[in-house]
Amino acid sequence: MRVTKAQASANRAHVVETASALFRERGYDGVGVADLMAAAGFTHGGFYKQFQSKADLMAEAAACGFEQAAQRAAAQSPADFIAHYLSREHRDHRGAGCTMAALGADAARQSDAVRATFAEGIEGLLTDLRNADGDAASRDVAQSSRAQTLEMMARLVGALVLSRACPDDSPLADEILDACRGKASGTRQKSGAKVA
Amino acid sequence: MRVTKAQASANRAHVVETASALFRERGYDGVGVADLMAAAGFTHGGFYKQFQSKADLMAEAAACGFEQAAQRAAAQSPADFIAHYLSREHRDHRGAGCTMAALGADAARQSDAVRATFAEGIEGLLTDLRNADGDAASRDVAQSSRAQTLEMMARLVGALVLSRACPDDSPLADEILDACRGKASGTRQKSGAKVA
DNA sequence: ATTATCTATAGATCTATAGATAATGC
DNA sequence: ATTATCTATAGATCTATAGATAATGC
Repeated sequence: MRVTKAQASANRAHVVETASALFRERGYDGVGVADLMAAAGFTHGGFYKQFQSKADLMAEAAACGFEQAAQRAAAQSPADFIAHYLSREHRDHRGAGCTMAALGADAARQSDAVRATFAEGIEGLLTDLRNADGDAASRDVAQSSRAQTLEMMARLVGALVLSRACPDDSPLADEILDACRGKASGTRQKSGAKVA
Repeated sequence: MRVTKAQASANRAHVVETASALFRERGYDGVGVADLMAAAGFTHGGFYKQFQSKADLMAEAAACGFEQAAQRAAAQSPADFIAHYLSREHRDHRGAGCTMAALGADAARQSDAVRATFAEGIEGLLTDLRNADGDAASRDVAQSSRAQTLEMMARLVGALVLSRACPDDSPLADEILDACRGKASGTRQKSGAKVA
């Protein structure tokens, strides 16, 4: 059942993307190699011709998640990015959402290779958020200092982690998102701000 | 090898405390029942006479972690609480540290029972942080609105999650803590503030 | 001939249970 | 007699590997 080099490389990328989503959804330990390969449409034995180990894949899956986030951050105004970040939609769809909030705690327990990927990803997002074109509504963020942007990122990540840790119907879960949308820290929220 | 009722109950509490620390350190899936019981000084078979399941224990372990945090929050000024929270000492000792930052993402993937414990714990901490005696240095926090305190909690939790996700020697890891110590959101940082 | 993928399995580990043991507490 | 703890194990699952298969690419 051999396949062209190009196809094999596309298959590999597909496994990484699938892993990125599944890890975010269920956690690193919540996804077995067999599960993952089946979800990607392969049998699990093939995994080890593409990756050295599951731990190795984690670094690639995290990088993949950060890339997705960077693309979104670059394509949106910071205000829209924030509005989506703190939306119920984002909170309730971990697999498609922020890698930092979903996998940060898992990463903390893993190798330096994985953590280095995280540090690069955070650094990249930081740059994108500060470089964003910045329409009038988001000028505050675009012009913030590096420290202020880091603080904002921490606030967003913490809000998502805390909101997700509450029961589905908990009023507190929504309250946390709302509280962190407030203007107290460098972001002016003009309107409802469209979600993207 | 039977033991008095009082001793059995103390043993049970000891297992919960051990689990609370180990889960924070290695994650829920990173600790086996046998590991845990051995760390607490028992054999693993005894576990199931004390707890219905490992998942059940998780809720108790989380409650135990929140209790410890609430005690600290009530005993310190908010400024001291924050200073310790964002210290390298706290970042580098997950087992003794914040349950929200260490287990929030794990909790998000677990039962409503676990998440209800988290919601109660967050609510309790929120109250303690707002009720704190509040010396001059911390008056800002003590007098903040509920939303402002929630925002501060999110910022702290996010800072710890992000800082821990970076490599050990990463300058970014320290920078994140420093950035979130800044005064931008309701907290005035007068001095270095003692760690407690 | 090479190699991407598949089948099958080894070896380890994990949750949970069953039954034995021995000290409490009536 | 009850019960907290222990020993032993069942049954499931998980990572990783070995060897077979079949299509690519020389």
